[in-house]
Amino acid sequence: MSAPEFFDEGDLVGVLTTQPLGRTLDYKAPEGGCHPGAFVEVPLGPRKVLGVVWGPGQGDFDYARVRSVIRVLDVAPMRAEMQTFLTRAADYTLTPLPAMLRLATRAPGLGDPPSMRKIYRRGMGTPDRATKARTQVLETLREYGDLSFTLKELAEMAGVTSSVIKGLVKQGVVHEEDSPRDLPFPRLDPDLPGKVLTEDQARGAAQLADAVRSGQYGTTLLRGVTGSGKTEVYLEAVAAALRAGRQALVLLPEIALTEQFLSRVQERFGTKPAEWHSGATMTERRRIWRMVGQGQAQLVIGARSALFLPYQNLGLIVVDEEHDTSYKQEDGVLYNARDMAVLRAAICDAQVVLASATPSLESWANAEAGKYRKLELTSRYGAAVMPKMGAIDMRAEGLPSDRWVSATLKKEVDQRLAKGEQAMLFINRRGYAPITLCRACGHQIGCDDCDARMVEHRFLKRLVCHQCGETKPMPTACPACDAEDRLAPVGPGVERLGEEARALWPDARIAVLSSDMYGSARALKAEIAGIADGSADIIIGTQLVAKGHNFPNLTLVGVIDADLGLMGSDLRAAERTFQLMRQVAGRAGRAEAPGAALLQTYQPEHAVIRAILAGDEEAFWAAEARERKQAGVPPYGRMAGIILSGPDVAQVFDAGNLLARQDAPLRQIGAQVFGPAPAPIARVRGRHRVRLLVKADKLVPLQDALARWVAQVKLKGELRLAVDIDPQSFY
DNA sequence: AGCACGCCGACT
DNA sequence: GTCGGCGTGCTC
Repeated sequence: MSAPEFFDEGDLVGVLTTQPLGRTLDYKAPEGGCHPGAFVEVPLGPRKVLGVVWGPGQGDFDYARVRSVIRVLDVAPMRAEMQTFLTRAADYTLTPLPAMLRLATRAPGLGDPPSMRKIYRRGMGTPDRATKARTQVLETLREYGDLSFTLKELAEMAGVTSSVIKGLVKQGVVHEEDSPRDLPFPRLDPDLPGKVLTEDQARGAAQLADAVRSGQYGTTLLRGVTGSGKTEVYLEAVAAALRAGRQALVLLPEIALTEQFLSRVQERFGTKPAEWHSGATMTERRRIWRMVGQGQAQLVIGARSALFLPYQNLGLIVVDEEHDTSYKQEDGVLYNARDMAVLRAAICDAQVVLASATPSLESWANAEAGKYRKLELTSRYGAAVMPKMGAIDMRAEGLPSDRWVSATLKKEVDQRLAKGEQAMLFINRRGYAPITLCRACGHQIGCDDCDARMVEHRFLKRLVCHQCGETKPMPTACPACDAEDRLAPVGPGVERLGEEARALWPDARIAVLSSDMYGSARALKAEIAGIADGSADIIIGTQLVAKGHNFPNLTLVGVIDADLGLMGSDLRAAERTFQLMRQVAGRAGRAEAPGAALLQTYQPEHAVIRAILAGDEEAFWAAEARERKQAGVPPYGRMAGIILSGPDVAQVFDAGNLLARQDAPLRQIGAQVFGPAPAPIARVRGRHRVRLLVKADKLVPLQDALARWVAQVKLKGELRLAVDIDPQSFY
């Protein structure tokens, strides 16, 4: 039985709202009828809520009590493929469908009529008196041909007041008309001459373009070291999608910091794409949502939630830096944007490009298994090559405990400074010092609401909890023993490293880059651009600097603590350290000057450190893969995390234990439960958290079993349960 | 999610 | 007696 094409007035329709109801509710189609997928406003109790006509009504509700859809909103109906996507994504992540729908309707003013504004263009005839001001207005209009302006724009450009224009309007010489405020995005031109590609890049670009032209689903893992031209290559896939009349989406992990990226797009296609990110204004969001839905935005560059925009004809999704952990985060819904991109593409016959210098083990394994096509870029631009890698054995350096730059590293930096080149010191820790210790009683200052230490930020003159963001002023006395002036910073942070650097190189210009030190993304962007232009000699940065910024004059990267992250029992720690180190090292020597990367380490013989130094990625991945296979964990087995949280520890643990005991649904599929154990951060914002881990074979119906399993317990009061499919960290 | 209904503790 | 705590249930 196929779905009807149209519902006439009075027909029963099933409407899915964004309210957490767990099912659709029946309504009568409104006057004039509606299409399936229509965005509608429906009455729900005393309120009016947003919903989508999901299908025919179920007819199991007293017909006399069925209410009518209030109105159909003036936006394109949701396509069947979007409904399928949301349904399958909900099933996969075990998220209620209404929460999924909320992700897809995150635009303001969906219910508003398209808002209008007055625009001005050249009308007929000439003015009765050609004053200087009037001539300037007409001159401006002639200069820009058939472009139109708002009143303010035109007045400004002509250098006259708005009353001059009003006067011309009265005479019909300037034409005033209403135009929708949400304008289509300018057309992108895929046929502009792009950058000249190397042979290697051209071959990759052609392969991706072929795949896009096939009009079928497929995923390609595009591997290439920093500077190998990944972006140029996948922009050719974007061009192919545009030529085929389809839309394209490029997902980036740090959308706020992509001025460089946007200008590359502009260079290639002549104009900027739609930019979807958390910092976008309400007006921008509304425009993008509507224009994407009308097919009037051909290319969207966005953060992960851009996956849920209402594309009409999506032909390509690029996931840049696909290994980046920020693709998997709580966003109301726990989902991994990389996996959802593949799901969405499979439903709408689009191509996926997963781009990375250091792919996730999952993607690497999928490529090895033949599920993804593999595409490798090897050569770097021009004379630049991968940096020379070396380790500094910190056991031999004999550094005092409050200093972090070894003599060996200092000498190397000195050499770069002497040559007028830039050096970078990388440390993956924000703030001044990670620990504040009382020398009198040994107390470490922690967060009141979380089981986490508070980190001193001298820049902010406060202690900050990196878990919940809570801050408090730096105390002078120990909160535990009241001893005055005995609190001491322990360990390095990026700010403290900056202090050490200023002492070591008093004459150098030093820039400290950490996300919390700039008021806005714009200020940070400006600083990064300035540094690229040579406004600093030494760059000191956190993770932030590893993400795709190009510093052409940078020839040395010193990693202060390469061991950080190797410790702990997190299976992915090795993978993440490997990726981060490779990426940071990739910063060095992108232009003509050859680069070097030096890793300060206390365990130079560690397998991960050795793999990084040898640049032997295949060996690293193969070794990691072997270990994971042995342990039966992702990507060779499946895992899920269950996080229970609540204000009362005992209650949370009781619920966890109860759940662990009632594991029959899991045993049926041969899955095991571990825990409950305190979650990686046992307390966040005053809520205690307990985690259970479920491990299963790759091919079992895990979601179905999990759903039946957690449905067994009813959660009392403040208790909450969240399911995390494919958790990022597990042990 | 909201909002109403409903059933037990400290106040006029 | 009754004001109000928030547990439970409903919304087409």
